[in-house]
Amino acid sequence: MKQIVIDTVRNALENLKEKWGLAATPDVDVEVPKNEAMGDFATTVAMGLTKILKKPPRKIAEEIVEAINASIPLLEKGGEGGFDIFESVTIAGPGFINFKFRRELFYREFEKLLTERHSALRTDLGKGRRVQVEFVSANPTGPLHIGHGRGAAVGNALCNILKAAGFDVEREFYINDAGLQVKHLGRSVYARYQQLLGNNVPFPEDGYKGEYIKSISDEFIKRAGDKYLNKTFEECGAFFTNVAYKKMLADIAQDLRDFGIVFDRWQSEKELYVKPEDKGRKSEVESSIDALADRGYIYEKDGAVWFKSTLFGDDKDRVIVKRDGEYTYFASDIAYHKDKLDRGFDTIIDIWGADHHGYIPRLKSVLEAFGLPREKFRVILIQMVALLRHGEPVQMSKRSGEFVTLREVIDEVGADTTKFIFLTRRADSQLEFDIEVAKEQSAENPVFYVQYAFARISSIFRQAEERGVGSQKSEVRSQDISALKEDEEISIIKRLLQYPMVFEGAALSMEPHRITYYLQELSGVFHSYYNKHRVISDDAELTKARLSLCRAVQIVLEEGLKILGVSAPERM
RNA sequence: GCGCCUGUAGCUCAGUCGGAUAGAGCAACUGCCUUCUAAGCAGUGGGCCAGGGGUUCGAAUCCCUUCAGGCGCGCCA
Repeated sequence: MKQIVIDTVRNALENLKEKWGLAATPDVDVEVPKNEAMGDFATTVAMGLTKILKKPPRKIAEEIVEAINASIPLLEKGGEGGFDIFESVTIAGPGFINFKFRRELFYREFEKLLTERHSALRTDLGKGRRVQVEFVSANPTGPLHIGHGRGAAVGNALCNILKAAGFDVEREFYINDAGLQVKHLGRSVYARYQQLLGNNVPFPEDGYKGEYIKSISDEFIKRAGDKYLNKTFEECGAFFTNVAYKKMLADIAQDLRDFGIVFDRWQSEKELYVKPEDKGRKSEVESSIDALADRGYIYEKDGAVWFKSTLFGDDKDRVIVKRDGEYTYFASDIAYHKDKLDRGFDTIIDIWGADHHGYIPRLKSVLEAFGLPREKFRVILIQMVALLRHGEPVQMSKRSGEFVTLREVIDEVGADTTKFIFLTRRADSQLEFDIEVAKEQSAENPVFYVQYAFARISSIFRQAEERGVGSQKSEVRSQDISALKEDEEISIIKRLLQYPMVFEGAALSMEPHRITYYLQELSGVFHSYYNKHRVISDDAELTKARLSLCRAVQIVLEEGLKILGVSAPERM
């Protein structure tokens, strides 16, 4: 429908172009007015042309409207049905041109929604292009916390959006299993193990002190008894480290599954360092550095190996191999992102905690050095989550072991509510998450508001089937739809037909929260309608029509909730 | 010191590419259940869009600056 307006205006401008002496047709910008009474769509193109044409905007608008009126019959002939498309095309305010569609057009589009269902709601923006989204990627050294949960919820919703928009999406979790951190984990578990068996070794300075360390140690005892008692960390540390982080990783995967999020692929950092069996072959880290060197972006200085990231806008060059011969963390990141390119992704999206924002320029540099156009790499930063309980901040220190895990929040608040709250905020604004508020307000919680609308409709259909007046599977008939004449009904239909635009906006801007807000608005107009009008009545035709309306709302709610990763319950 | 993010109603937050009278939820107050789910609806009040300057037909939105909060700025991961 938006396209109809754009085409109409563009067509008019095309005709006016010569008269105005313009070289090119100006871009047409169409929006939905804030106030529904103003019209269904509006364009500000007349105001934008004041400077070039040196005429008052309203005068320009008049000329455009005249041209539109002259061209409408053409549209009618062009297969838009046997009726005029517009109820009115008017000028308002400083020079807005407002468009009101004829009701028949809404009916036609509405019928399309009912017959095509979910496929009518999606636009193919991706055309099968491959997108890789890396998110969460938490260190496997402790349980997931609430911040990871936010990243998981946003990443998951974004993937759902992109998939619905026709992209071939891969969800990936990058495992930081190579660095010092997992070693600290191993040391911590080793120390607890010894202590639990009475060998009072000192707990490592950089160790993890959480309860979970103790429970992993307990498992070691259960499985291996005192086999490693009094052995040094040098003797058995690799074993402890290995088993411990794998256990952590398994827990993380389980937490994510319980949060409703499943990854397609888990990439180990350590594997990037593995040299293949056959001699002469190099690890991915080595060959990725070679590839940069081949392009002339590598140099040595002060005994270290550097990447010339300043060539691509970074404020300083970055070390890849330290003076002591060890690789920096950045080295494996180079290998990893090169690997993403080699796997043939068209677009690469990384979702990071906002505290990593300083890494964006250097990774952009890497991908650009390997030839990926700037706009094909996108980092979405997830701002910090301040966890509260009764308005009081909850301490979140991994080292001290004092923190609330994602698992605890899911168990206490619920996965749906938790996800929904994360998705009602823009990713780049900090957010307060008060566990008690999320829980206690459960009756007033926005997620229930939306789910309730869905459940209510399900209930109406149960009722309808009981009385034999209709069901969810009923065929839609055009003559039924025209019984929908109430203002609220037209209003709901319009709102439903706006979904594809909201969805497209969310996909292009990569902002899932737009869908969350839309669903709340749609639920709002439905609840209001429900209270004012009865769906099932003695009027059989009207009942059928209203059931169709309910069905359509249900389809859109289901689609939106599915994208957010939130359930759509039939009963509440 | 430099860089990034944020500052909108009492609280938590939306606000599309610069557009019309700046919105929602919570909290407060007033009403609505013998009829499809009251986890709902109808209504009332609530604003120097942090402050100041600029750009223009037009600014919460863009630019500059000040203030406030958060996060970064290693041959750490």
